[in-house]
Amino acid sequence: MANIHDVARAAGVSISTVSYALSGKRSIADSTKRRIEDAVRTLEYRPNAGARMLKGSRTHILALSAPMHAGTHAPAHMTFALAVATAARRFDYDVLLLTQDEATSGLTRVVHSSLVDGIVLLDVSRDDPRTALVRELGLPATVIGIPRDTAGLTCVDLDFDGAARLAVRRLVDLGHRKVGLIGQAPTVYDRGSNFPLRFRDAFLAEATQNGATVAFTPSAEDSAGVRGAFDGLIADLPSMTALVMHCNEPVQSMVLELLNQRGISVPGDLSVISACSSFSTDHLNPPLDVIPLPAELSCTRAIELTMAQLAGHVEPHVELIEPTYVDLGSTRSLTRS
Amino acid sequence: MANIHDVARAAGVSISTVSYALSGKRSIADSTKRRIEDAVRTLEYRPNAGARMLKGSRTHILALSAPMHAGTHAPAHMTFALAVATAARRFDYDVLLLTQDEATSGLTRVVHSSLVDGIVLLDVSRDDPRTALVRELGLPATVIGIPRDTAGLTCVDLDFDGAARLAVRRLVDLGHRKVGLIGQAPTVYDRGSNFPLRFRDAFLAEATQNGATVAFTPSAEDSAGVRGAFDGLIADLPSMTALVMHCNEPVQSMVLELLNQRGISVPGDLSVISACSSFSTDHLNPPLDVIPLPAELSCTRAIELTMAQLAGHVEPHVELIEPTYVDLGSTRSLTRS
DNA sequence: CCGAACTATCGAAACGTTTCGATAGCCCAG
DNA sequence: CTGGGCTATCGAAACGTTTCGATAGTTCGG
Repeated sequence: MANIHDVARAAGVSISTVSYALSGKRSIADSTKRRIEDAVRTLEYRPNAGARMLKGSRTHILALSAPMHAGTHAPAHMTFALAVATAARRFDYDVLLLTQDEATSGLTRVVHSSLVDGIVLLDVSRDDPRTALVRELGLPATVIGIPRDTAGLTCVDLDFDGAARLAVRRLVDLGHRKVGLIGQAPTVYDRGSNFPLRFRDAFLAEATQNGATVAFTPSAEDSAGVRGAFDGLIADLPSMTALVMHCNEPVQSMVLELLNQRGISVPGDLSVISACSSFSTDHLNPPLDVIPLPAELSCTRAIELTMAQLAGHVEPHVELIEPTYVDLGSTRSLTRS
Repeated sequence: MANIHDVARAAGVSISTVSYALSGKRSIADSTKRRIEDAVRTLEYRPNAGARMLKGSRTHILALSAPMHAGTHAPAHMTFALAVATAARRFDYDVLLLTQDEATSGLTRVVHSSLVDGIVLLDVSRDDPRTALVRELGLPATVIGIPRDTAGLTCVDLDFDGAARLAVRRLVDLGHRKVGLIGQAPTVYDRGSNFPLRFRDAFLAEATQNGATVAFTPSAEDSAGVRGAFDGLIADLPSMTALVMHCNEPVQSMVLELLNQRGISVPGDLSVISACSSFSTDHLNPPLDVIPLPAELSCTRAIELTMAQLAGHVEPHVELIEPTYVDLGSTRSLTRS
């Protein structure tokens, strides 16, 4: 493997000239620069990562802390991890994967050994021990999700409160006053995972404020659980005319299957909205109106914010991504038929 | 952050002594070693990763090449990535995540910049461009999956052929002669993904050899696709008494749901086996006999093999993991009632 | 009781960068 | 024609390890 000396020799210059030509930190004559670039290409030179880490104070690696809990939805998780890695590459950064217990303890390790320049936290719960750790470590870091105490943290997430309000308002505007809400698995709420709670609470508040009645139920991810959840809603709110689903894909398709079996037509008998879904709803039957969970956007922004922290000084703050409503025809108006 | 000089000063020894005490490469007096270990603990010393990479020829990082194709099942993929990361940690290795296009091009990049000591390839297809790359790069590498040409490669995977034979023999032993096989999504076979093809072909061959008739169908991952697939099997083989599913979890639960709807009891009317499934089948209704896809085992072994390559010299070879049969009561004998 | 063999430790070189300070050559104002 | 201020380049130090070779000190067989 060629090193900077080889390049310097090939181009007939000193190594510092090569370094400056490549980094652009000092002006180098065009002709010289060209010769150097040629040599780099011919020799397939790549700066040695270790040396770069050691001398420059940048490692060009970010830690991605991605624990998996019981309720973690693997596809969504995967989507986020992928989006983070892709976004990081746009800034010439690689991603070190820290999972399970390493998601917490590994952070200290990689930071103390100066292996990473920054941290991205995935799937934070309300009181996540990693937030304290991140504050303590003092490295550029961005949290995807909103923990209870955001002091000193930079956080990005979809505005789940806004998404909940958007869903409620849409339905209220269409004349619905009895609305069901199917949420995540019960364990998810118990664990204090933050976004399901944020969504649910904002949903209930907004509904109350708009004179709508809501029946809420979590739902396990099997057909019995789904049936139970749905029956529960019907029992609570027999005159329900609209349903919002803030849950994983399997549950949503099982619910649609159930509706189909029972001859409940969408949106004829029931208006349905898929809220904060990380998957595309247009292959569902029927396709559902959706307020998408923009994984790419969140992750891209998270990386941008981490880079900004690395570069200048960005004060810690919370950034909420504005929710959007995609109408695919699964809701209908009750006022004018 | 404390460095080795600080530790040396605190312990009253030279830095080389510290280094030897920690690496164990030369004998150090017990009393000295203790003092050094104390200093390490007090100062929270961690060797600087960059320096270690630069001087030692080990980076303690592995590249995990994990592309996502259209047909990739995210939960399974996640399980493997996780298992790799966990296994790597047991050898004091971290994992650099290379996804999408970077899964290929990133390999060259990280190897040329000496950022990684070895490579693990996930989800290789029959003619995966990454295999050529790995051969060319000449770094320790392990492939999870079996490409068409394994020359010069170290590969690990479940013995899918053996798994197929195991499933067939189990059913044949129980007296079944008409067997349905539901496979992955059609696109998976078109792409040349290796294990679905291996399983299917071995299954058909073994059945023929045992005088059993097989109807095979791929299946898309939605309820219409599942229904269509199942109806296709019935049409091909009306007297089918057993069904093997080599497909993802959602399809398997949809099939069970369908059987339930149609009043087909398991195993009363139909014996069912879940083949090479990365998930637990005991929460399915009913729980299914399964030949598990041992993600942890494969990944652990892959890491062991990579480490072996790093250490001494392991000749490239293919290692197949023996399949096991877990009986959860979803098959029954036709011969003695 | 001499030196061989071993043990515990140290000093210094090397790994491949980045970056600071120096300098050689040039242009142009005074 | 002197020298101040550029531009383009170079040399050398520094980053924090690992590891080779050297050296005191100790043990022990003959």
